[in-house]
Amino acid sequence: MPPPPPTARATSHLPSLPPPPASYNSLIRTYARSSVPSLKLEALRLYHSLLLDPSAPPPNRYTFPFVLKSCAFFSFFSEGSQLHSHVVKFGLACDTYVANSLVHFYSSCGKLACARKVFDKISEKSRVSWNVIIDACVTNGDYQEALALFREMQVEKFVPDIYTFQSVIGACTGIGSLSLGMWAHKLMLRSTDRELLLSDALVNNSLIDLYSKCGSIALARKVFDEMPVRDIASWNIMILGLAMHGLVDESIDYFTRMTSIEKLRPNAITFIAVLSACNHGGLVSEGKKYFDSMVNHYRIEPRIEHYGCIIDILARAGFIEEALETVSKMPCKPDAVIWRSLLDACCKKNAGLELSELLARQALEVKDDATSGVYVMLSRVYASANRWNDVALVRRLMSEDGVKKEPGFSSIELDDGTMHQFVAGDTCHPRSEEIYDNLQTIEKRLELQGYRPDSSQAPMIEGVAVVKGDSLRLHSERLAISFGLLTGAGPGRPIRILKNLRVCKDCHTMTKLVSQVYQAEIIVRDRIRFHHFRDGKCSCMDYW
DNA sequence: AATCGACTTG
Repeated sequence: MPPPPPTARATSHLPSLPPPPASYNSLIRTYARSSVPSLKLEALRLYHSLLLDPSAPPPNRYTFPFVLKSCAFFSFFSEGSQLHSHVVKFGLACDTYVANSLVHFYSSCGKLACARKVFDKISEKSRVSWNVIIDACVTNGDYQEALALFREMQVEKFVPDIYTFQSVIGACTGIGSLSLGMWAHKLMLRSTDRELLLSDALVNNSLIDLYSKCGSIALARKVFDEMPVRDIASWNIMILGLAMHGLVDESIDYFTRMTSIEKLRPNAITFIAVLSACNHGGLVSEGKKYFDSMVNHYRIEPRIEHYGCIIDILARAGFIEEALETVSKMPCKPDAVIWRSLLDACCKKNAGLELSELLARQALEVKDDATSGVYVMLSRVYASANRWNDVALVRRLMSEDGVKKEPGFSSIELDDGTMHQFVAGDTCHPRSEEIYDNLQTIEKRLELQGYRPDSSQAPMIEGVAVVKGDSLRLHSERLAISFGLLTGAGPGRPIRILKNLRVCKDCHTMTKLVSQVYQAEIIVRDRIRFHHFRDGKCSCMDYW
């Protein structure tokens, strides 16, 4: 008879046979370090048996880091908070290792404020203490704070290591600032640990991600070409980056190079990257081909994300029927993302009120944090059907349901490295008056070229409802473009704009014209991809 | 005796 698998053995005999008192810690450590989730869970069970076992020694400073690691992995907030009180009860709150673990635990649970509170109380901070709090800020989206803490860390004379730089680069990526990212890169080049830092795959991977997300795919490529050792993630990030920039053929070339020449085995993420390339390029049959090869050739079980990709490819290309068929055939329950992408496609295709309403209802049933997008899309459906009463109704529903509107913003980075952020209808900028005057001039010049604003696609501006007939000149990226032109953009000096939402159809048309009339290169990063505007054309080929 | 790890579709 074959021996039982290790997991089964571990769970079946452990509760009945308590370990010898002295080996609790080392067992907990082994389980917590394992990559197998069920064993990580076992670490927590063992901790409980330790508490109940009268012959066992009380938990000490070697116990908590590992139990907390398990809690962090599962984001078990209440269990971990209980552990925190045990830490205090056993008098270990001052231990740096234990405190660092608590900071990391709170950050994995999304409790940045708790993490910060613990961090601030650490009397003997170590490099790891700084690393975990900086990472906590980055994973929770507080990029500016991460950089502020990094500066403090340097003032305190701690030497940054690969973890520090990985987080710092991640913060620059989140802000979307190319010049900040280059500053971080330069810091590494000047560091005494230069060789060590620049040979690390993790650091290089975060640099590739940084450069491709900050608009410089050329620099991303350079890092990729020069790094000594590439792992699958390096390829994945590169494939995604190229796809995001609309360099679809090259993106697929990298996949081919990775699998055929380097003989690397693609993983589930690689296929998300390749499918995303197909999606940006509108390559429907290729997308199906890769999905099929993933399942049948590589034997990778498709996850809901993969279904999401293929459904989006189909729907965006106008094959809404086939997309719906895929939804009905997939083995897992569709999530809000899938319903939203179908609804989005219906909006663009004017696929009919009934279907759109049905999809919106489905999308709203699955609660997640992006419901405001559904309301915005639904109001667009009603607007294009000229059902303005229903547009108003949606707006009322939104406020009644207390839906948090995601405020749209556009930020622009100037050559001097300063970032200027605008929201719709913003008048806060010191040069606001000039910006609005210039915008009027721009619109007049464009109208001479035959441009007519088209508000049909946007009954709401970046989460704010507008009255029909209102000018769309308030869209935040228009303010950014106007400001960019004022600061002397021109040939060789592109305007770099970052948006948190997607570009609307009318703004897209307008930006193309601006790039032609003003001979300006405009690079816009929206929620999911880059648009490079030049000579009246966009790199997305109007497919986005 | 130890604490920090990522690339994801819309």
